[in-house]
Amino acid sequence: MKYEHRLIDKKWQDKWEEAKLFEAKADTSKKKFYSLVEFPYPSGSGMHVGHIKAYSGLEVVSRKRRMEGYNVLFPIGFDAYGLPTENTAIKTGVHPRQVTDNNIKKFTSQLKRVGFSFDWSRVVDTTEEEYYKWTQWIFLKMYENGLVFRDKTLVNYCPSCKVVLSNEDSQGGKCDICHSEIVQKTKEVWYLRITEYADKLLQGLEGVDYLPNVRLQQENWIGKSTGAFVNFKLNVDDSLRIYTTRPDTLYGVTFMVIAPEHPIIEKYRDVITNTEALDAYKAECAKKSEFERTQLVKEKTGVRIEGLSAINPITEKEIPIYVADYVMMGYGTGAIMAVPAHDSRDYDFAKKFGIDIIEVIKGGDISVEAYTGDGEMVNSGVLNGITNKKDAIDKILEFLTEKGIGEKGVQFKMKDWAFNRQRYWGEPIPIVHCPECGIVPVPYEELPLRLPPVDNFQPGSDGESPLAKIESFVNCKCPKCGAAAKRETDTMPQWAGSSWYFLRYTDPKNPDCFASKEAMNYWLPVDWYNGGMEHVTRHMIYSRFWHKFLYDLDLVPTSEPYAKRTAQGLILGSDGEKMSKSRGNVVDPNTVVDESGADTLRLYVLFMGDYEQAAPWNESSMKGCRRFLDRTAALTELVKGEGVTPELETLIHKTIKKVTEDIEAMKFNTAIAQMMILINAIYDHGSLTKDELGIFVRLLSPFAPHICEEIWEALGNGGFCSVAEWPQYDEAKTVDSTVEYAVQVLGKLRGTVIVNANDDKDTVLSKAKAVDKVVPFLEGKTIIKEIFVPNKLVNFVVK
RNA sequence: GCGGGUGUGGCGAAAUUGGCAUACGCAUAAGAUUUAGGAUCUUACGCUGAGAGGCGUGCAGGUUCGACCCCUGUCACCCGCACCA
Repeated sequence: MKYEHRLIDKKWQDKWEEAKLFEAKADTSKKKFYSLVEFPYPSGSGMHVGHIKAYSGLEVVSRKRRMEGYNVLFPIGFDAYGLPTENTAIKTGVHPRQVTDNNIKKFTSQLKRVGFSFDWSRVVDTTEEEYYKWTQWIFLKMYENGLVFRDKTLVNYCPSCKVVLSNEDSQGGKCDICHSEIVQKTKEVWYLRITEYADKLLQGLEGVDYLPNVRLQQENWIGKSTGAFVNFKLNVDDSLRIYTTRPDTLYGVTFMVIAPEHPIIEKYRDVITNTEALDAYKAECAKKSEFERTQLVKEKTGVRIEGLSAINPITEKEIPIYVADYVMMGYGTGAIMAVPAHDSRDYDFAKKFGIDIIEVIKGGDISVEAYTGDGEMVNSGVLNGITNKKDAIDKILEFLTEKGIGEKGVQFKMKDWAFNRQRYWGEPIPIVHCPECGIVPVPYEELPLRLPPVDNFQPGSDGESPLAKIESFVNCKCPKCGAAAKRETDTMPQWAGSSWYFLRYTDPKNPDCFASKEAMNYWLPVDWYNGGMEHVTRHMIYSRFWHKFLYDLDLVPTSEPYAKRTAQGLILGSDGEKMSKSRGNVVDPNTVVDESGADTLRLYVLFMGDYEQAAPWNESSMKGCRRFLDRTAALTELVKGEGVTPELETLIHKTIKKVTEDIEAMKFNTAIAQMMILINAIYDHGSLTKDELGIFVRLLSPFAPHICEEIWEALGNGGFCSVAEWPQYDEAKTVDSTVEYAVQVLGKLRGTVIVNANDDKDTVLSKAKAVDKVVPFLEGKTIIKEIFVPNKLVNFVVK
C-alpha cells in the first residue's frame, strides 16, 4: 500500500464523523476520562503549528484511553471574546460578531483537517447568548455573595488599548495584548475579591498533580508571607499601621516610610509643614512609569514629612517619617517600619538621608552593608541573647500582642481582580446604577443581558466603553424601585468566559443551568488538562477561583477543577525565534497537511523533541516522519503467513510496553523512536503476519490515525482501528533470551560478551574473562574485585 | 536581586536515574538502482591516531571499581517574579 494522504485523510475524517465515533456519552457503567486542552482564541491569522502541538499531546492520550476502554470526553470550543477581534473590527469595519464567526469557521476547518478526535457535538463559544448568560449568572452569584465590589484606587491602565487591566494582565509592566507600557491611574473599577480565596488557592495545590513549575509559579504569584502588623503612635492622636515580616528587628527601627499615595498625608495636611514639597514629590512619582519606578531607579528618592513623626512603640524613641516611592500603596498597609541595619533598601535610604543605623542582629558589618542573615540579638531589650530568628519572632509577637501594639498577620502578593473593561466585545456586566437604590444587580430571570449591536466600536476618548453611546442599552428602569436608571456599560475581561468553560462541556446544551449535577458528578474533575505556561498565573488561577467559589455554593462536586496539569513547549520558527506574524516565520498547518498529510504533521510535532521543551520547526526533519509513514504503509506488502523470529517477537513486546508507558509520561518522541526501531527490524527480517501488523498499527494509531485506519481496513479487520483494543504486552516476553554484557577493566570498556539470559553470575564472569579483547588487560594482574551488574556489565578491578 | 530551568555530534535530540555516551531522526559522503533529476535501498558518519590505543556530555576540581547523572566551585544562555517591607 502507498501512503496517499490526500485520499485517506478526508476519507477517514468523514467516516469518523458519520459514525459519531468521538462523541462522548455519559455512561456510568464505564470508567470516564475527561481530557481538556485550552480552547483557542479564534484570531484572524488562523492557527499555526504551535496550536497543533498543544492539542496533539492529549489527542494521543485520549485516543489511547478510548482503545483502553474508557469513556472519553475530549472537547473543544472557542474563547472568542476579547480585544484583538474588536481591534480588527475597528480597523476593517466588519462587526466583531462577523469577524468571530469567520475566524471560528477557519479554526474549525483547520482543526478538522488534522483529524483531532474532539467531540464536535459539544463545541462551546463563549460569545453565544446561551453561554454568556451563565457567565453573567455566575457573576451575579459572586455579587450576591459579596465577592464583587467597586473601589477607586490606582489601577493598571493601557493607554494604547484604553482599558483598565488586572494585575495578571499587566505582568512585567506591559499590556498583555499590545505590549505597551502600563501606566498607573486612579479610577473607580469593579473588582472580584479573589484575595478572599488566596489561601484556598494555595492550599488546593497540595491535592492536585501539577507540573512542579506550574505549581511553583502559582505559589509565587499568590505570594503568601507571614509577619506582623504593628501600630506606631504618632505625635498626633493617631497611629500608623505597618506590615513587616521581621518584627524581630523592631528595636532597630530608626524611621518609617510611607507610599506617596498614603492617605495620612491628606489627613494631616494642617499638621504637616512641608506639604508643597510632598505634593511635588507625589506628582513626580505619578509621572514615572512602572518601569522607571521598579527597574531603572537604583538610587532611593524620598522626602521627609515635617511636623509629623512617630514613636517606636518598643523603644519609645521619636522617629521621622519619610515619603518614598520604594514603598508601594498596593502591598501591606502602604507603610513600613525601616530597619536600615538589616534591610538593604532601608540601608540605602538611611545612608542617603543620614539616618541612624542601629545593629540588632550580630553577624555582619553594618558600616558596609545591611546584614540580612541570622545571628544573636543585641540592643533589643527583651530579645537580647536570642540566636534564632524564629524564637525571636515568636517572643516579640507575644510581647506585641500582650501590649496591644500589634499582632501576627498574613499578606499576599496577589491582588483583587480588576474586572471591567472599557470595551465592546465582551460579556455585559449585569448591573444597573440607580440614582435611588445605588448599585442594583440585574435579576437572574432577565439574563442573558444581551450585548446590543452597535456601529462604532471605537472606545470613548475618556475611557468609556462603546456601549455608553447606545442609549437604548444604557437607559433602563431600576429592577428594584422602577426609577429611571442607567446600565453599567463596561464589559467583562477576556478571562471571564474561560473561567468555567470546562463545566459547560459536560452538559453544553442545558437551558436550565450551567451544567446538570448528574453530568458534572460523572465527568468532573478534569482528569488531565494541558496548555501553555503563559496561562498558569492568569486563566489557571482565575478558573480555579471561580470553581472554588461554585464549590462553596455546592454548585460543583469537586473543590479543584483540574486533577492534573501539564504544559507543552512552544514551537519556534525555523529561525529559532518565537513564531509571529511580524517575523514572518509562522507555519500554517494547512500547508503541511496539504503537502505531507495530517499524520505526518501530527507525528512530527510530537517527534521533534521533548514535549515540554521549546523546539524550532525544521522542514527537512519532518521528512523523516513522512518516510516512516511511507514505510508503515508499505508494511502491507510484507504480510506473509509465517511469523517473526523470537528476537522480533521480544522487540514487539518491548515496543508495546515502551509506547504504552511513554504516552503516559508525555514522552512522545521516544515512543515514536521505539516504533521506528521496530519497523526497521521488521524490514530487516523481511516479513510479518497480519496479526503483527495489526498490533503495530494499533500502537501507531493515536499518533497517525488516518494511515492506521487504512491499513486496518486493508487487513480485513472490522470496525475502526481508532477504537480497537489497545495491544497488551507480556512482561515475560519483553526479556531477551540472550544478554550482551559490557566488560570493563578498571572501569574502562574493553569488550562485550553475549551470554544466555539465565546464566548465573559465575558463568558470566568466566565468559567475560575469556573475551579476546579483555584477556590482554587481565594478563599478569591480580583481580582484587569483581563487580557484577545483572544484565548490564561486569567490571574487573585489577592490581 | 530572588526563584526555576538548560548546557551532550554538523543539527533536533536519547540514555531504564550511578553501569557499553550519542538510541531515533535530519544533514553529509560513497555505492546500488535510474536516460536524467527525484524517490528508494546499502554502507559510513564524536575527535584523534597507520594501528593498538588515547581523548571526549559548558569549564575546574571532588567522591566512586565506574559519573551526562551525586558533591564543591565557576561560566554561558533561557524563562518567571521583581524596591512584596
